[in-house]
Amino acid sequence: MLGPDFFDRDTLAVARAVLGKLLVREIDGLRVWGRLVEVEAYLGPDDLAAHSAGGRRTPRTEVMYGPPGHAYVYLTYGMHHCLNFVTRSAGTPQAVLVRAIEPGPGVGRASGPGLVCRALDIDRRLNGVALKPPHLYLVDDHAPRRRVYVTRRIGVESSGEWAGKPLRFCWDSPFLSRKLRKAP
DNA sequence: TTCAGGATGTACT
DNA sequence: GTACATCCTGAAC
Repeated sequence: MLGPDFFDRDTLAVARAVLGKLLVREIDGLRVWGRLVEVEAYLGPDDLAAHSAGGRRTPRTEVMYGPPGHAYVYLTYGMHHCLNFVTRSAGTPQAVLVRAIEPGPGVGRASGPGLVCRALDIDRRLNGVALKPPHLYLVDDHAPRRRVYVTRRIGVESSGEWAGKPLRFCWDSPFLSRKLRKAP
């Protein structure tokens, strides 16, 4: 299992390193999982696309200011939950957003942050929980590594120069939320 | 107290 | 490609 130390470092390094790891969710003792294939880094307080942009600190963003290795779960568009892993030491509000997983047995399609949460029954009850059993945690099953593709983030068009920064990390997979545009 | 808008997904043309 | 469901959050008032 990946412990707090894994998340207590540069957010870009964490974003790359979580690719291919298993995201495990336990619901009443039932264990389901998926393999992480698409994530984005949010580098507050400098990052204008982050909820913690400009050092914004509110009840919602509070978890990101806390210690690493915790879940930050929020609701967007009034209906979709999104899951993040809090990175960096307490006081530095950065996180990695989970955008897609390759679903394990019995898990529905999970291509897109809202679908990941729907497929694994993740909602704001899990906001702030530590990434360890018995609710939600990451496991390294030493899957064969794949090449990492880096692109701009999705859905942050209105964030000035931060909109175009290469902060989305993917493994090539049929389960990405958007197809990769590979160079010819 | 009010109100604009959002780290989205689905259906439909 | 565009429409829209649906409601919390944050900031202004």
